[in-house]
Amino acid sequence: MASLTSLKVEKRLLGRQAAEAIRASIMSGALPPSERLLEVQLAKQLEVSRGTVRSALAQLAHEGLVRQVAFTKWEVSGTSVADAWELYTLRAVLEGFAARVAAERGTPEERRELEAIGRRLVQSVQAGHYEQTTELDFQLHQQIVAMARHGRLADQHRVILQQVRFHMVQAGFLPHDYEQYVAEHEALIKAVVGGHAELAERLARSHNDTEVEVLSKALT
Amino acid sequence: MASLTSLKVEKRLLGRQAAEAIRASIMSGALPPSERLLEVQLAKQLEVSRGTVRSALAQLAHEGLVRQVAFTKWEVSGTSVADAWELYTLRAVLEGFAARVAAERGTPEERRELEAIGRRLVQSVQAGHYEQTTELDFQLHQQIVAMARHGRLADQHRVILQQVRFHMVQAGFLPHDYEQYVAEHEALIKAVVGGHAELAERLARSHNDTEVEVLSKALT
DNA sequence: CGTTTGCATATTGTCGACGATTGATTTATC
DNA sequence: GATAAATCAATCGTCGACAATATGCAAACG
Repeated sequence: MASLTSLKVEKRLLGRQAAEAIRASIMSGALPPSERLLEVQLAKQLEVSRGTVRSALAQLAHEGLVRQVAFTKWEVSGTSVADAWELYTLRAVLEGFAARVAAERGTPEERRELEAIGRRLVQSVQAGHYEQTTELDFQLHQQIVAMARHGRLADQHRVILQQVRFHMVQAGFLPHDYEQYVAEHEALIKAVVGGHAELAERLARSHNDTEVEVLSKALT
Repeated sequence: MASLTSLKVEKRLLGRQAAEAIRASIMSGALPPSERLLEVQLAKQLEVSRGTVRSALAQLAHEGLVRQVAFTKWEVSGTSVADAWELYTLRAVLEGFAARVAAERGTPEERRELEAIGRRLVQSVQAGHYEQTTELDFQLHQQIVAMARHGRLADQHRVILQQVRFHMVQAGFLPHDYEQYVAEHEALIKAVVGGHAELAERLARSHNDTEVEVLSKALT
């Protein structure tokens, strides 16, 4: 009975559940950017009170998925080119630092798990499962962040990563050059597992930098 | 009638005002860590409704100044040694990146303003005005972040910096070796103003690293 | 015709009271 | 004395109402 107390505290808070529901709709693309969100309407649909909806919307605003115009409206956020630059540069910095600390502090188990994810990623690419590949890519980077055991870093990274996914949905994510992609990942994993902190940071940053180039080209 | 539209939208939202009031009490040390915060009591003191207090507390929880124990209580956050490590390492990373981008993108005016703050800082140190020196130090780093013109970076940095200040209040900030301090600042300013991006990042990071060493020693 | 003023309306902001839920404390029972 | 049940205080969530505000439209005015 060591590690099974987690789903209680969070699940019964209606505000969080409401936020999850709305977040899912936004991330799936069902609610497009600039879509207006009415408190009363959401309250009816979710069968909760307006106050609960407001707390949910406040959370989503903090996550950057929703924008509040005071006394006027709530709406789904859009992502401009400048936003994309912010997201990918900041992601690069955070993941670079995470890779450095992970290389320094990661446990043997965590390193093995990282390698396992890497192998699954390679298999997924070879099998041509693009959707699963994207998922494994995120999982890989999250594993590196988790290895750093840095709560605040993890929090900030989670928010940024969610916005990256949101942006991908909007922009219509295009799977691109997977060969270089996999090669970069493997080098990064090797550096983290091998405990080469500086190298790991450099690789993680440049890895993301190549992505930002691809995306800024795709958006101009 | 050009520039007088600013004080409207934010200031009159009671939730924000309430958050400001509570935040000020916490940052001043009037509300010490682990101090319990009762919704009804705060509502009476601030003369607002409980709902408004809750939105204020939720905001402060996002900022890390307050902890929510679901269905049980709100309390002022404490700062452990591990927290201090997180704060200072993350601050180093964010300000390092900010210094890099500031060196690349800062306008001439912004560079002059940065130098001006640097001069004021030196004067303040020489005059022995420790409190003012601390203030100018924060101002200097915020100017560098502002020069990066990176909204998300600025947001995250603001939160971290506030927690750093909070931690300083708790730990009883001790002004230490100011000579090396000033020398580091001057080198950093020079690098940013001179547009030496890589150097600026390195200096900003190592600058914070020396601080984390001092503080981790002071706390053990 | 263009501009300004005022009004109608929709939406968010705030309030206060109420019951439900939860965690901690105290009491009762064995 | 240990365990179970009752009690209590605080938060969580709901509801209904009203106030504050922004926006669009229409009337008044030049």
